[in-house]
Amino acid sequence: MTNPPGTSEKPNYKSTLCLLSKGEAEAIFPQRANLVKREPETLAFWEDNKIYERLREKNQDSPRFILHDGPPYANGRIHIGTVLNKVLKDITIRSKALAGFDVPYNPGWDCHGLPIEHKVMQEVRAKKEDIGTFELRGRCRDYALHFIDVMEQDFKRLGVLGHWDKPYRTLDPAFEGHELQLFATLVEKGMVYRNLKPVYWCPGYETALAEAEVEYMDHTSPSIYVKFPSIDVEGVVGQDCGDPSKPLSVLIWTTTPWTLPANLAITFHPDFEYVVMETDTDRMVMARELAAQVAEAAGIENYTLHDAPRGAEFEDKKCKHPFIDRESLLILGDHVTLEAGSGCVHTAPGHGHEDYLVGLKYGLEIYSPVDGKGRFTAQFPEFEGQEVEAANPGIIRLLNDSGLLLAEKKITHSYPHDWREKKPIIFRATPQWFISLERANLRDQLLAAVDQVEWIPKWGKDRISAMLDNRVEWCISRQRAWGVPIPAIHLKDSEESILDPEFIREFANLVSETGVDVWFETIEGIENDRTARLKALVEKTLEAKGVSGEWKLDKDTLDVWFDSGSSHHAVLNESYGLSYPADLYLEGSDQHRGWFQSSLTNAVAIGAGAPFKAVLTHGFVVDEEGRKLSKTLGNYIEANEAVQEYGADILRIWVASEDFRGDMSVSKEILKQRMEAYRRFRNTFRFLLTSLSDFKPEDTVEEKDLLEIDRYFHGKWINLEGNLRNAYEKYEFHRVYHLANVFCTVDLSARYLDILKDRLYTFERSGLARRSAQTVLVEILKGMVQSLSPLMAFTCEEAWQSLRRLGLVEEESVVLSKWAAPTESPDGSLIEKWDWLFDLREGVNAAIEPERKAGKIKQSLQASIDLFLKKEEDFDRARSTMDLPPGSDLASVLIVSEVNVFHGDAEGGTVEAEKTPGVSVRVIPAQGEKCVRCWRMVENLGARPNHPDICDRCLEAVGD
RNA sequence: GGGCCUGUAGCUCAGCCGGUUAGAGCGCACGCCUGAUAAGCGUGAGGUCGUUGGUUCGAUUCCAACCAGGCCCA
Repeated sequence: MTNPPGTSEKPNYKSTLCLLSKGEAEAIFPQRANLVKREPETLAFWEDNKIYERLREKNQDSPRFILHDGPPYANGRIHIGTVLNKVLKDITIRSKALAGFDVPYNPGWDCHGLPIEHKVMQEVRAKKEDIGTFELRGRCRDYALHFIDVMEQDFKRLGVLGHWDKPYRTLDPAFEGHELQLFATLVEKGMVYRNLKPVYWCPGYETALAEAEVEYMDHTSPSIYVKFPSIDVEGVVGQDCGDPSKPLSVLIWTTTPWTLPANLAITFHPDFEYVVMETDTDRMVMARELAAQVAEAAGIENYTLHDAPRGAEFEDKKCKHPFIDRESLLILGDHVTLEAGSGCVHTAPGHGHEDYLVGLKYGLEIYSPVDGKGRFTAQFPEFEGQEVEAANPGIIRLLNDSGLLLAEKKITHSYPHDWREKKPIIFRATPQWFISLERANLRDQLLAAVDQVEWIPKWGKDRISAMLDNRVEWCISRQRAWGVPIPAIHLKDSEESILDPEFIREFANLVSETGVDVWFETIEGIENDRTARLKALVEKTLEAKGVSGEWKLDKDTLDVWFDSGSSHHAVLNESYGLSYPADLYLEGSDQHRGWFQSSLTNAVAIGAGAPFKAVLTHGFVVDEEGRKLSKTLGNYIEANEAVQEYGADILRIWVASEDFRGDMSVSKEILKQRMEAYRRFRNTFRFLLTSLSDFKPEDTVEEKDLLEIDRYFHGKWINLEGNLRNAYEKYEFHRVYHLANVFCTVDLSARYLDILKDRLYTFERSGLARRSAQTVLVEILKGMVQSLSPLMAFTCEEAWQSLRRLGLVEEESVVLSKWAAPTESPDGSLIEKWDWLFDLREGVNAAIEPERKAGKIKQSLQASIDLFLKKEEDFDRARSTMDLPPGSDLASVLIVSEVNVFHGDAEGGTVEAEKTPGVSVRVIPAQGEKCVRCWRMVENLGARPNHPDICDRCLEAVGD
C-alpha cells in the first residue's frame, strides 16, 4: 500500500484490516433492537414454521416434563402479575426443552364465577333487561370467550410457547364432564354432605348474596345489653363476688335483637380478664376493660368490681336463655374483642360467620328460625310470620318485661346492604353442600400427600399444612347462575336433595356430549332433545330409588375452585396426550389457599394422590418501595403498554432478574435499567457475530492448538455454562441473569473482547492466532444465545438466525436446539493463573490512571509497563506470559505496547497493585513510534521501505 | 388479630456451617477512545447489612421483640 498520488498524509492501512463496514455489520445483526417491530416478526417465524409443534415431535421419545398451567380468570387483559406468572412458566418450558425434555404445555382458562356474572348483570341492569338464567349464562359465556381470545393474543405476544390451539377451558363440555365425573366419585365415597351455613341473604329477592354484592352503609340499629341468668357460673366466679342474694348473670351486647331467638352460646376470650360487676340489684359477668363503658351506657353509678378468673375458666358453663326455655353454653373464641360490648359475645351460629365457625368447633346446631322472606318461622312461635327487623321492638319489650334488659340505645353503624336495592340484608343459615376434611380421614391423607410433594421454596409446605390443619370443611355450593350445576334432585314434598352417583355419572356423560346448559334449560322448562334425555334420566333415577312425585332440579352451582381444582382430572390424561401427575405447578403464593389446595383436595379425595410432584410459588408484583401496585397510587404499570414501550424481551429480562421467591419490584426506572442490560447483551451478540463473519466451521482450531488466553476464556465459558444450567435446574432464574450479565460485561466486554480487537482486526485473516480466537468466540456465542434464550426469547432467536446465515449452527430455531453433553471441566491451574493475571491487570490499569489524568498518556497503548514481582512464582508466571505468542502475550493482555518484568523489590515511581500483593507497577511512556496500522508503539518501524509506517507484525499480516 | 414470607449501596442481586477493611453488575461522577460508535475502555464516590435488645471473645450471619411491606385468613 502506498500513498495515493497527490496526498501528503500517511496511508492508514484501514482497508487491510479485518473490519466490516457499518452496513455489513448491520446486515449481520442490527445494533438497534427495535423490539416492538421485530418481535412480532419472530413470533410469525415460530408460528409459520410450527416450531413448538416440531419441538414436541423432535423430543417425543425423551422424558416428559409436564408443567400444568394454572388457569387465569378470563375477565380482562393481562396485567403485570399475569405476565410474571406466564413468563416464569415459559422460561421453565424453554429451559427444560434445552435440557432435552419433551415439554407439553396446554394453557388453561378459568371461566365461571361471580366476577363475570357480576359484570354481565351490571350490563343487563343498565339496559333494564329482564333475562332468565339460561340467557344470562349465554352472555357470561360470550364474555369469557371474548377475553380468552384477547388474553391468548397478549400471552403469545410475550413469546409464550405452548399448544394455543388446544387449551383447556373450564367451560368446555369435556372439562365439565370430567369435573362432574370427579364429583360423582366424591359422592360415591360419601365425602359430600349437606348442612346449614349462614350466608348473606336478601329477603326482598329471597336470594343469597356473594360478598361482592354486599355494600356497607350506615344504618341505625338498637344497641342493647342483655343479662343471661347464670345456671352454673357461680362455681367459676367464686365466693367473694358480692352479695350472693343478688342474681348472677352474664352480660352480652348486641345490635341485632332479632338474632337472640337463635342464641345458643356466649363466647368468652380465653385470655381476657373478667370481673363481676356488683350493682344495687345485680351481679353481672363482663370483661374488666369494658366494665366502665358498660356502667356508663347503663347509667350505673354505684358498683363494685370483683375479680373473676380469665375467660378460659368459663368454658362449658351454662346460662339460661332470657326468654326461651333453653340453655346458652359458655364457649371460647379468639375473635372476641374489647372494642365494644361486654367481652361476652352473643353467639348465634345460624346468623353470623364467626358464630358459625365457633359453633362448628363446639358442635352447636346451625340454628336459624328465619325463612327466606326474612320472617320468623314456627320455630319461634311468639313471633311467627313477623319480619325480623320489625320484630326488634317486640323482642326488646320481652326482655324489658322479664327484667333482663340492662340498657337500650340507638346506634348508627356500618351495616351490610343489598347492592341493588340498598336495603339492609341479613345473615341467615341455608342448606349448602360440603366436603368435610374430617370424614374418611381426608385431612390426614391430605397432609400425607403434602409430604410427598416438593415445595419450592420449602416454606410452602408449612403454609399449606397450616391451612389444612385449620380447615374444617369446604363449602362447595354457590347460589349462582354462571357455573357448573350441582346435580341434585329435589322432591317437591321433601326438604331433601338427592345426590345419586349413578345419576351424576350419566348426567356427566350427557354434559360431555352436549354441554352443561341442559341443566338450566330443564329448570326453565325449555323442551328439546337434550332436556328430554335429562328428564328421562331423572325419572329413571327416581324410579330406581323407588320414589315418585314431582321433582325439581337444584339451582346451586359448584364453587369455581372446584372447577379449577378438577383440572388435573380433566387435563392430565390421554385426551391431551398428558399423564398424571404433573411434574410442576407454578403459581403465585396466594394459590396455597386457592388452586393448590382445591386441586390437592379433589385429587386426594378421589384417591389419586397429589396431582403434582413439585409446586413452585412466586411472590407478587410491587413497586420500588415494596408497596402493592394500584392505579390510584400512580405506581401502576400497564402490561400491554410496557410491551409496546419496551418490548417483551425487556419484560422477560425483568422477570428473570429478580428473585421471585419474594415479592418482585417493578417501575419505569427498573425497566429502564433492564433495558440497559439488554443493550449490553445485544451489543455483545453483535460484536461476536460480526467478528465471525469470515469464519467457517472448517476453520476451527483444535483445543490443544488454541492460544493460551483463548483456552482460558473457553474454560471460563464452560464453567459459566455449567452454572447456568444448574441455576435453571433449581429455578433460580435471577442467578442466570446475574451470572450472564457479569460474564458479558466483565469477562467478555471489558476483558476478552477488548483484548481481542487487536488480534481480530490486525492479524492475518486466516492465521492460527485469529482463527484460534474465532474458534472460542463461536463456542461462547452459540452457548450464550442458547442459554439465554429462555430469558430473551426473541433476541436470542434473532441472533440464532444470524448464526445460521453465517453457517455456524444447524438447527432451524434456537428453540429446537439442545444443550450438548456437559464439556470436560477446564484446566484449573490455567484458570487460576489467568484469574491472577487479570487481577494484576486491574493494578496496571489503576497505575495508568494517574498518568492519564496528568495528560502523559491517553490510550493505554502509549504506555510501557515495568512490573516488579517479589515472589518468584509470580515472576515466573509474568515472565512466561510475556513470552507467549502474539495475541496471548502479556502486553496484549494489558493492551500496552511494552512490558518488562523484574524479580524483586519495587523501585521508585511504582504503584502497589491492590489485588496482587507483592507486585508493583511502573508506568512510563512507551518508546518508539506508533504503527499506523495496529497503533502500538514500536521501536523498529519501517523495516521495509515501501511500508515505512507499519511494524513487523503488521507487515506479515499485510503481506506485500 | 392469626398463619406464612420479605427487609444488605439509588436499582437488581452475592455473601456457605457466626470470624480480618461487606462484594458484583447497573446507575451516578470524572476521564480516555473514535477500528463494537444512539457503541467501547478506565478510574472513583456510594452501605451504622430495617430498628432495638440478647447469646457469644466476636453477629449482616443465631435468638427475641418491634417497625415497614407482601400474600392468605379473620
